Amino acid sequence: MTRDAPPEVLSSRLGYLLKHAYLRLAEESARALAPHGIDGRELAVLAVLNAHDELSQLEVAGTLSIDRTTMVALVDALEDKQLVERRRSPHDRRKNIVQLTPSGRQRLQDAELARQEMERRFLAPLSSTEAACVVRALRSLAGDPTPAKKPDRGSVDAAGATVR
Amino acid sequence: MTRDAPPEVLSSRLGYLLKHAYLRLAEESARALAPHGIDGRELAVLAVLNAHDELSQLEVAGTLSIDRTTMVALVDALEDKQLVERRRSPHDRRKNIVQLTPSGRQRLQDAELARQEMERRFLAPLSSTEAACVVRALRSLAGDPTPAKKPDRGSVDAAGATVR
DNA sequence: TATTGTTATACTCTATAACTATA
DNA sequence: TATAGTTATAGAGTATAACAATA
Repeated sequence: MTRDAPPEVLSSRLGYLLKHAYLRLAEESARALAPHGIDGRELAVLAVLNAHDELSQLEVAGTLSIDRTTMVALVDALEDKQLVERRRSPHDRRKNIVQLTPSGRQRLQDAELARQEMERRFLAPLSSTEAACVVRALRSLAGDPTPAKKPDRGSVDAAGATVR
Repeated sequence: MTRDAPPEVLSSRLGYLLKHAYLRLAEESARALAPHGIDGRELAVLAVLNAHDELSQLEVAGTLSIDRTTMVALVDALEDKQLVERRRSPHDRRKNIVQLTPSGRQRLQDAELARQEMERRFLAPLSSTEAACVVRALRSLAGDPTPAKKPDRGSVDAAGATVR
């Protein structure tokens, strides 16, 4: 069962468009990152660790809206690949400070390049005006909503791409 | 744990933006459709049935990229709500023709209005130029990709919105 | 033999609850 | 008592495999 072009009743639905655009990007992201041995969510963790110092597992989880129990397995995986290291915080021995290893920093750089390249390809069918517009529009659509009632499980997962 | 504004490292990532825009829309879609007793995927099924005649379960499933085993439960649910009816095709007794009931047709109309209203609200933060641009851009980004290797499980689920 | 619908089963992903060690 | 990390468990959602009826 190969994928057909979107049937007419659906191609006018914003939900259909957003979902399938996202799925396509996730697919491309997975393909682009596979050679680097990480997925989009792991890359996001590396990027967050690179951007801030001395983050605990819980802080990283909060930043990415990932559950703390999920974060355990994520950090396990990254530690197995020797891209990050856990160490106890001397100030609060309950906390695990997660740090990039030199190898992790290198991997981050390489994978970020692949991600940017992937994103460029993804946006290639658009004119530069359209590309700029869609990014700007998505920024305001993705921003935090009216004070959500439920915590909501919106996370990061297999996707990522800096925008120029 | 309430949702914070997107941290800087993430707000420049297309994957993050697409995913969270989609999640927000799915949330709004669920809220808008709840009073009508259906979800976005069920609405999509009703819309497809309304647009074409004499569709079998498998054909509906194919149109929406939904697995045929998933479609069974979906049609079960819609039949329980008396919005659709199954009947054996006289031409091929293996096939279940799925038909809208009058009640289903009415529900479709009401829910479509709610969905359009929801979508209007969702796009409200954008200028009309931006809104038009983002829709046009998403159309080309969501279109079928290079002949996919794997069938891919991209489906429809909780979202939907006609675009003017 | 292939196709449609169906059921039962397995798998993936994530959340929930309970435990420990620290504070 | 509350918090960070961990583990085990459960749940939602979907795919896979097998089967009956029909072609």
